[in-house]
Amino acid sequence: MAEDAQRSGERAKRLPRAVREKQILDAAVAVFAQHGYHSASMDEISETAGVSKPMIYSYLGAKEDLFTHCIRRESGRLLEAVQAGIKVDVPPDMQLWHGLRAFYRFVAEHRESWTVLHRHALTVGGPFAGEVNALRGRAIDLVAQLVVSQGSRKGLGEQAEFSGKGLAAALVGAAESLADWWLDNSDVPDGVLASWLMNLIWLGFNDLVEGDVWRPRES
Amino acid sequence: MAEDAQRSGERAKRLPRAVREKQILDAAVAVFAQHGYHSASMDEISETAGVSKPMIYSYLGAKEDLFTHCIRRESGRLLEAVQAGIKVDVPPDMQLWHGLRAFYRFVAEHRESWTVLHRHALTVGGPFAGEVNALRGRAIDLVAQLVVSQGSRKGLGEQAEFSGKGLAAALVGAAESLADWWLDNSDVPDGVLASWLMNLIWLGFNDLVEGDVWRPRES
Amino acid sequence: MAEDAQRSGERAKRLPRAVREKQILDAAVAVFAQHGYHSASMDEISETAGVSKPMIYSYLGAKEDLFTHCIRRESGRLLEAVQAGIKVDVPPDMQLWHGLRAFYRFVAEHRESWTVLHRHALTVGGPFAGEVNALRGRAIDLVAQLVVSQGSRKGLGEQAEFSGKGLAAALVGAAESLADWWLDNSDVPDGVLASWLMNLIWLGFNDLVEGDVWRPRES
Amino acid sequence: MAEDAQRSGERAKRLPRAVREKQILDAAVAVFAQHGYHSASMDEISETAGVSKPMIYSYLGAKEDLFTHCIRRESGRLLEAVQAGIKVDVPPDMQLWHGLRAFYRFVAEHRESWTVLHRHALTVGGPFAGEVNALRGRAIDLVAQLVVSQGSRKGLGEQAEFSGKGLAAALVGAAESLADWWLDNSDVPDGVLASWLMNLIWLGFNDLVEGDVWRPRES
DNA sequence: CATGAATGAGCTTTCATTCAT
DNA sequence: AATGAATGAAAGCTCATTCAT
Repeated sequence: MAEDAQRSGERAKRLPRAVREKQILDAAVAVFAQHGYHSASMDEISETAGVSKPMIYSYLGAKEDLFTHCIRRESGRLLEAVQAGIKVDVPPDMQLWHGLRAFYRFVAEHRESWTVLHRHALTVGGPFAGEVNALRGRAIDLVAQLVVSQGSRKGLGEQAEFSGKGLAAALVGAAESLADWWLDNSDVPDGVLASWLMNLIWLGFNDLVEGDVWRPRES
Repeated sequence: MAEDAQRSGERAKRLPRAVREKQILDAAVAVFAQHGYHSASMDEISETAGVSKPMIYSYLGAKEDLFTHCIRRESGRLLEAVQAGIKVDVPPDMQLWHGLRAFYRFVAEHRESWTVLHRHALTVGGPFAGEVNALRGRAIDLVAQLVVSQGSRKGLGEQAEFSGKGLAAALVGAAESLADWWLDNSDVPDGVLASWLMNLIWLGFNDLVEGDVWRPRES
Repeated sequence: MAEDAQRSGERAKRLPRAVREKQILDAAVAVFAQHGYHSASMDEISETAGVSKPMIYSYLGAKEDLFTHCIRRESGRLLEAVQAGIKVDVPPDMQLWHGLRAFYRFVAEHRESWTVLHRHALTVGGPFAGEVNALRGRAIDLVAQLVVSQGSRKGLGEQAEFSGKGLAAALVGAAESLADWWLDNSDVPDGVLASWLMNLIWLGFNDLVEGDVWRPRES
Repeated sequence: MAEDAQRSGERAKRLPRAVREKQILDAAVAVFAQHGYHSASMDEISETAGVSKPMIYSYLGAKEDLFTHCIRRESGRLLEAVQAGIKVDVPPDMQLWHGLRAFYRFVAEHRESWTVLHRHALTVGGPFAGEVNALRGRAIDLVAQLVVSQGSRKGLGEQAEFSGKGLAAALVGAAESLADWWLDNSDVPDGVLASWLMNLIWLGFNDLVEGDVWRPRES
């Protein structure tokens, strides 16, 4: 309900379009996150936003368009956050490390965004999955690049055991699932989460149980 | 017309209850898989099942109950399939290997079941996620046990870098995501899929790029 | 409200589909006639029919389909009535005479049908005008045939003053407009109406004012 | 920016009221002609006019009033055009002839006006039909006068076969319908159209097929 | 004068659910 | 046992209309 929105019943103050659009999108993300695309009702969104339904339709279009706008905004934010967190000119493992931390920080601070993107956008038929899968695709490509660059340095070819794309997909999936798991087990700090993944992925169980542990060096 | 018994329009044959229930559940799983919970309509389910709507309500209850029944049946099947695939009295890594292969075989042979369980049940608010998460929980526990048994053998305590539950969650998540990815990239055989995961998880990138590769021994 | 329809609020008696369809169509024609296509509301139609809205949608489809059904039924009735009224094997002028009388009798007895067909169906954009214009086209063709057969007997060619189609269109238009005018001046009997038109069309003002008058002979 | 006066976005030039009203009415007629009264939206009218909606309300009132204004203006124009075309002090048939030509010329040059008046105004319930029927009434009276003057000269009384009003209504209806038909068959010149009607009405089929043809004399 | 911002009210349509046969 | 017939309730969307600047 933003900051109390408008006292219900009264005609809303006149505000510039950009402000209203933000209010609406915020409300929409919240409602979509809570109920999912289908069960979310335009009525609830409009109430939450403190704005009448016609404004929503006039500014952001029908329900589908509104959802698309939400997805675009949130995936943009996520992408920015991760890219801002990654440092270039550091070894691949450190890049991964920083990316993961940024990702988990984002999820922690924007639970609703993540819920909409991961839990809801992917399951609704239609053009929505496409948007999110594009984002996911970028993540996978990024990781795949890291992996392959490592792999090719050592002369690994195209064996069954090694497929950059496949491994990257698995890694990204693991990160996503862990984020999901985190939503219901939020007492773990984000650094630890990233740390688990790094160890799992970089060293594997085998080395791990040997006491061999990956740790971030420098910054 | 009097003694013909089976006439009058298209009145369905009197069938034992168990058979009808199966027809209905099969249809429901198919329709839910295709449209998702909310967009699936009782009408379509009844048509697909070749059974009138009142029968559905009388046998399996309202839409929610019906969905719950679907989830229970399919998660039971998945669990059975995986448990049947696992061999006891083999080393932990081989247990994981067999479990993964059984899992992917199930997904390949029952795409609809998997779709309902993974894509749809988790995103609908309500008691459904609980059902599936229980299943997922059992999988995580199972994996965690393997991991922890390895870990404790080597004296690893509760350090930040090592949490059986967390790692298991990540692994299970990776396996699920890879299954999802597989639905749209089905040209990879299930053995290879399992192989990727094993290498990723057991050895990690680091060993992998050293040319060190995990391979199933014996059966 | 048909014959009191159902006492409002009570669940309607179970009736065979055909009966309900008729009720609905009757109500729809009445409501469309009164308000026109756009202003007619499905709510009013359903109330008038004594049937809930979902039945309308299930039996006759959406508003457009419903309107189409109305038009088809009514134009079919009009066509039948006129065709039943025309006698073959009588001179052309007598055919016209009988056709006109049948037409006006129909309009008198089915004011609503005529209103829907003439006043409303023609002005709504979409496929509706097509349906009615097809009917009108048949009427024009029929008249044109009469006219042309007369004309060609006398050796009239294609002069500017004589175009079967054009004249027939004018005649049909005159008949329609007179019907419309009649709706608001209903004290004239239908025979007289037809008589006016016959005189106007067959003899023209010129002969008329000479005292020359057309009159129906025999049957 | 302060003294620039005409700035800030797209704020329309301050224009005298009469000009604005014309802009609005022109747009309204165009939009009403295209979509009909109900489907025309105030939004589209305001966009077409290049004027904001509040101006429309302030200058010309609500939708109904606006439509009334349209009808008044256009029917006035039509009336003027026809009256200007008629010559006094010529025989009745020539008066009719000139009136018809003027009418068809107007329709040709103002298709939208005619569409609004004939196709739309008549079918909307409410006060609109009244406006147009008043116009039509004047046309009918005018024609009736011609007819009756002819008739009474010859001593025709009030017989069933002869009613000035009825005949005039039929004639006017025929002219209108022919105009409508013309909208979709515009390759016929207006003179020919008028010529058809004159022949039909003045001479009738009977004389026509005898080779007797009405032709305009002098101017 | 002129308008962007705002909404109440209403419409069509659909769906899960139940009754009567 | 089995179903066609029936509906309450709600959702998405649009429109004519007005207020505040």
